[in-house]
Amino acid sequence: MFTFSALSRRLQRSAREVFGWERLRPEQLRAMKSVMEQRDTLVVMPTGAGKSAVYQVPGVLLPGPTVVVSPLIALQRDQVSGLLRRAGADAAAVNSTQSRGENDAVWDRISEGDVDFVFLAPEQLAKDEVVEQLAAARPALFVVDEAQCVSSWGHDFRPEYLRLGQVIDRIGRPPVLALTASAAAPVRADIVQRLGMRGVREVVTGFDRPNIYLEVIPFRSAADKRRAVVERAAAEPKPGLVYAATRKESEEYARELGDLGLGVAAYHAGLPAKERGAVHDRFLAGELDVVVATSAFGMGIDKPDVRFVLHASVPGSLDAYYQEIGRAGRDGKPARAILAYRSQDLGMQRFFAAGRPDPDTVSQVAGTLEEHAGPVRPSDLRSETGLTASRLTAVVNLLEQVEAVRTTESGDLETTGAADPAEAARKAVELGDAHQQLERSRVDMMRGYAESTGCLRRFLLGYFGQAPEAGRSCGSCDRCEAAALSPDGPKAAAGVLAGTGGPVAPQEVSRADDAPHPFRLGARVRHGQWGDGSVMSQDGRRLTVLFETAGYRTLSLDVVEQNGLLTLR
DNA sequence: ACTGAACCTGGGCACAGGTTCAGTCTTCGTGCCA
Repeated sequence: MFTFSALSRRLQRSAREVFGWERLRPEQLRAMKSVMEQRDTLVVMPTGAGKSAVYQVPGVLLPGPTVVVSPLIALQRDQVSGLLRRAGADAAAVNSTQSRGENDAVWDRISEGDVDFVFLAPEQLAKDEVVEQLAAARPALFVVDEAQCVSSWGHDFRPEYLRLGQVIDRIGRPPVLALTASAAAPVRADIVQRLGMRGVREVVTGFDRPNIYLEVIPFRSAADKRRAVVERAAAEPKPGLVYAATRKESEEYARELGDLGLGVAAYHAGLPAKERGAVHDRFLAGELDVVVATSAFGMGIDKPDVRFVLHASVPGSLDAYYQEIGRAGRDGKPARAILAYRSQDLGMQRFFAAGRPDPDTVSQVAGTLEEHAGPVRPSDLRSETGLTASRLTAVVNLLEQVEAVRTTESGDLETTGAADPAEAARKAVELGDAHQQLERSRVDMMRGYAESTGCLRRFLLGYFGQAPEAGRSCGSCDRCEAAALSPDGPKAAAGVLAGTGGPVAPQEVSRADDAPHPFRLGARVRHGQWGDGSVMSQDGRRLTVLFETAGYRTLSLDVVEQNGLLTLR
């Protein structure tokens, strides 16, 4: 007890003296203590709640460097320069934008113990010499910033994320701290599993952002939607963000808004780096009314006064949606999250969710590995199979997860001999299919939100496993507002919304929504066909359950009860 | 899964209506060229 509060005092003193923070929030302090006690820690906090402080304060106290894995080089630069402004905190980054000489100089400083924080992208950690030099520096803490990338990008787009667990082992398994602003239960579980975190302490703060008003406007025709998006973006208080599904669309919307005389710029990954940087800077400086962007825009955008986030197309998951609308209203003042919804727009998201390694490629890699008697360097395997680095890594990740392949101490790959190549490939493809099914179910949940007839906030918070107050209107979403205004109550209001466009099935109301049933939020349940899962949310008489293998499923509570579909376990 | 452009067709020379097909988000790092 005594040491516990002594630790608190030490952390608070360091926060004040090094960083000038007079007060730490209770959750920050709890997470920092966990880190100081060498516990693996998962922190889920909304952006702006001071996530970075959770590693920065312990980082200056711990003996040895803190390794921070961060997805974007631009983010690393911001973090490094922020730390360098503090007396008593030394930080550096290692990446490809620096010359060989500059990176070598950083390693020299690290080996001399002159660096408290070293920032790297996960791809750097794919290199043996980088891992070896880190191991030699005996890091005191391993931080994964924006840890949702492990789950959302690791599986296909940036597969190096999935290999961080092995990297952590190879550098001597220092305590691991994973930080994220949004993580539904399966994402959290994925992060913990992929990073090989043990005895994890989770520090999760509330997901609700009550100052953000939630709104979904359904459309049937693409032309109507386009017109409404332009009108709405023009009418809302500025500044604001419009998210478009494609690069082309982002430019078209930007042009139309520009024609109306607004200060507007498009932002997507196809633009030259210089232009992207300029848009970013102008937006932060308040020189732009609206940025129309693809999902490329956002990470590291910490602008307090964004008044609206308008989605011109539905994103692929509620995780992504929550991240994107979370950029509104950071100053705590009223802001709006508006989704312009056409069910057809889900098609493209289903397409994106469909990517997985094909069986032939998996067999080829499994076969090639089998032909080698011993360990193979990943670069040799790449030239033998003719696959790109990320494609190959995605396949190897699958084979590793079914324990057909393992990584050696030195980073080479070898078969475990647990299964013949055909069997290994079959299992790996099966795993890829299961992952794809989860991705599809996340698209379905996004659809569930957009077509929900009940309170949008309840739905969103339920998705993140946060129990909303039962039976209470949130008062700041269009569903609740319509219910309050409608003389016939919520059902009639919902019917009006459904009638204007979305293919919303009329909801059967056989009983009161709050009739008692055993399937409370978070309850562990079993389904005859879909196996084990947990209850994620309730929307009227509909239950959403996250099944471990089948992903998210929405079930009618009445049918569940009549047919005994679910059992508690 | 959906969209839009390009291409194709046909009892008729101008274009409506069809079919096919490519493109659709996110980054880092490395090597090539100027």
